Amino acid sequence: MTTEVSPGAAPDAEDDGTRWLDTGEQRAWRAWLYSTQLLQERLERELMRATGIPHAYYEILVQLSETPDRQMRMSELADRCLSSRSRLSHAVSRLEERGWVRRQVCAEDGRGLLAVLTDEGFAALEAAAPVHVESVRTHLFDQLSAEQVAAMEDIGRTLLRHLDPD
Amino acid sequence: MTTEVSPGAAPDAEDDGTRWLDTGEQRAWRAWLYSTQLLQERLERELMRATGIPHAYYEILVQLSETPDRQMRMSELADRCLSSRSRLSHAVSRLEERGWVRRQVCAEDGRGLLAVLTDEGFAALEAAAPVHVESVRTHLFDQLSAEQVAAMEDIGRTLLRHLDPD
DNA sequence: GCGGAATAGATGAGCTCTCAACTACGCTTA
DNA sequence: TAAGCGTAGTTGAGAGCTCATCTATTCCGC
Repeated sequence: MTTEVSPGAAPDAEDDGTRWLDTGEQRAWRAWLYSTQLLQERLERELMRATGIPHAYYEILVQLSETPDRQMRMSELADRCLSSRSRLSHAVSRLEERGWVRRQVCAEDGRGLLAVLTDEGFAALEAAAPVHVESVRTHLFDQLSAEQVAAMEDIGRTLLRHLDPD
Repeated sequence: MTTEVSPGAAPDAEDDGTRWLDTGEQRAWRAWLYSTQLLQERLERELMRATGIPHAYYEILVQLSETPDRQMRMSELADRCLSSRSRLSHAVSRLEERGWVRRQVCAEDGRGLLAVLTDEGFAALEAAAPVHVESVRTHLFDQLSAEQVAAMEDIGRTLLRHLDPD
């Protein structure tokens, strides 16, 4: 009867200025919240168990691999990974320990560093990619119709324009 | 040119049995991945900064508040929060320290415990709810058309049937 | 050139989550 | 009623993330 977001017996009636969610909105919100949460956890766990690579680290390797010379400035890498500078810095330290990435001083900017994907790192990515793609296909694309996939992209793009206007 | 999931120059051509994503699927996947990631982080940060409550803890309070007597078995609470037993156990310990939840032995089952929402916990939820609802509305519902909301619910339900068949 | 603001990145503490044990109780069967 | 198994929940170690802080370098205006 009550809702995720409005505790109490009939709080929607209280005119406190809050734009509460109506029943339909709540259904939609919960479906979205739970499905994204479960999907992300599922993908994370499958990738982790099969390869020992957390998805956030996988994303770093992917971004570096897509660059012509497999290297990128730390701050640009952070942006592309939707990561904070701090998070990326910690993550690259771990990846360095694995021998998959190394830091290289940047010629143009004395403050800057380049994250460079090593051959070992590329090999690790090559080994992990099929596992992850299969997970995405199994749990996402195999479940949705073409129309649903199109709608998903449309919704995602719409939200991105608001959340990350570049 | 290359993709998130298939490293290298033209790996899709390699017939290694992997059902790689085509360009359109990749666009859709990235839009979904990035938008969900950004939205979740945004909601988490806004709730955390305004109230000091992580979203996972908020969800626990919500589930307890929606129950008639504001209490629930630990394991059922874990299921409803899409949480592992371990995660819930740790979280409830923290919530106990805040005085928002207490554990009570279960009469019917000597192994079981009830998590009980205290008045302080309910008050904390009441204070937090408007903040969180406003975030959800601002960053989600205000951005989407009615058709997009309907599609979002449809996609979410479809994925849930697969990921969490209950 | 020089001083102050902005930028690049690192660092450490604190927190949450995961994973793998581990304890304790209930249920079933012989 | 005792053995064995499944279930409920906890615990601790290890890992990643956030936030605030810190250092080093560059940029900009005078």
